[in-house]
Amino acid sequence: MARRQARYTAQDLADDPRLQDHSPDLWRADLAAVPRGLLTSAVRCFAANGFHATTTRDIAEGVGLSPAALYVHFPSKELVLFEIIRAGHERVLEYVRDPAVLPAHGDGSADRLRAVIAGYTVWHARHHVAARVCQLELAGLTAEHYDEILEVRHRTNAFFRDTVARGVADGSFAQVDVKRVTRAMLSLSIDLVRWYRLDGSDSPEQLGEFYAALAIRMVAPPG
Amino acid sequence: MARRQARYTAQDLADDPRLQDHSPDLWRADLAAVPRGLLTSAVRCFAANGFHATTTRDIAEGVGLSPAALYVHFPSKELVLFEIIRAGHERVLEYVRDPAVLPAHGDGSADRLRAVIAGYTVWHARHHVAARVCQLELAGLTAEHYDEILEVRHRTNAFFRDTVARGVADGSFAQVDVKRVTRAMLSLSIDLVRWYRLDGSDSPEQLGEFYAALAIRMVAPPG
DNA sequence: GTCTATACAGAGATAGAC
DNA sequence: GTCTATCTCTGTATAGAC
Repeated sequence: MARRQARYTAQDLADDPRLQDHSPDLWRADLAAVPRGLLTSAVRCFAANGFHATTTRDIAEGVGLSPAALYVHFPSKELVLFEIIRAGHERVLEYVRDPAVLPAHGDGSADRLRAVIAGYTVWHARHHVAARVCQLELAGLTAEHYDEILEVRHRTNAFFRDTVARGVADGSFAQVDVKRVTRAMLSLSIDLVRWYRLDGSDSPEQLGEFYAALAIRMVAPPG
Repeated sequence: MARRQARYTAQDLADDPRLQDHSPDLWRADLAAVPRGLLTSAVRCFAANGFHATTTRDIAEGVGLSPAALYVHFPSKELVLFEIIRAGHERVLEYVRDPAVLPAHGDGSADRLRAVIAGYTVWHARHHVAARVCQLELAGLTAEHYDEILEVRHRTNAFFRDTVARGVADGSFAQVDVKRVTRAMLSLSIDLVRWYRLDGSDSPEQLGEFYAALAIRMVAPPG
């Protein structure tokens, strides 16, 4: 995902197979087409080149507008970044909390862990371009916006820690260090934003199953 | 590690406990004190704020020099980044290949895997500030420099894949998907650059042992 | 080798017409 | 809401003195 030439045009980025994902799904439904397009363009630019290396001209060109047009829809470049990161953080938490993500069969701690780890992985894979921005461009936020995002991250981490802790408490899992093990599980899903591509050999669902199985191995009781 | 205020002074960064690591050890021995100091300062700046958000003034202030002084020792800001990333990539590969990293007792596939995963993790933890730059600031490189780094990364990945493949071949490990499993193991060590700090609850060695144990669980044969 | 001063380019954001 | 034109600031890199 690193820059491979001096400057990519907006069309280069839109066509790059490494930058295809489902990020257009992320934006609020009440948002008009143009701001949605700007957010989607910004996701690609920020993911490919980073927040600071992206110009407002780059973002606007991605939807065929002049740089000034961006400021009709967003007050600043930083707020474009914040909208992206906020949407991503809220959506992934909604997604893993959604009962539909839980497995139809089975209700034990292991099934539940499998389901939420697979879900977290699937979400990051499907939205890997936006997720890359969410995970790696936090330094572009103002201190206030960063704190707001951190609060959502803490809730997300707590959700997964609770899922692991429940399995340890009911004897389904080994007596693992919950904090460390949970961090390791989430690391796998988060780190895929560095390398994942939708046209690669793993579908989001396959990778989700694979990482869910590794998570189960991390907490497997002896014997 | 995201920016928490509008601008940090060089002193703020040098004192920040989150930015303490062993990166001053990384530079070539034939390098004079001033360029070494500049590289160390640049590591802190790039890690805290990103390559593009860092100015040559920031880097120079970190060693009490004027911005122009940097250009006596490096031809461009990009080359400062390249030196850092190249050093990091070469050093970590040397480190895990070093027989001294291998465990004194035992010579089987499992002991070998444990040793190299622990080593890779320890290196990333000890040098987590520099490693953060190595892993997350690749987009700042020119295309030529990026390709050079990619070559080292491929050799590193091959080294770990071979280690896993050997254990699968000799029956020490389960019949796992070598490429996927190896990628997952490395993800754990790489992802620590986002959150690790030397004054936290895990020493580099403790984290290395922990991730080595998880790696073994990932390839544990049935039964 | 380091400094002060500055050339030059690029980028965020705004003004005002349509 | 979009455009062209531009203001203004910042940042990389250089010139030239010491």
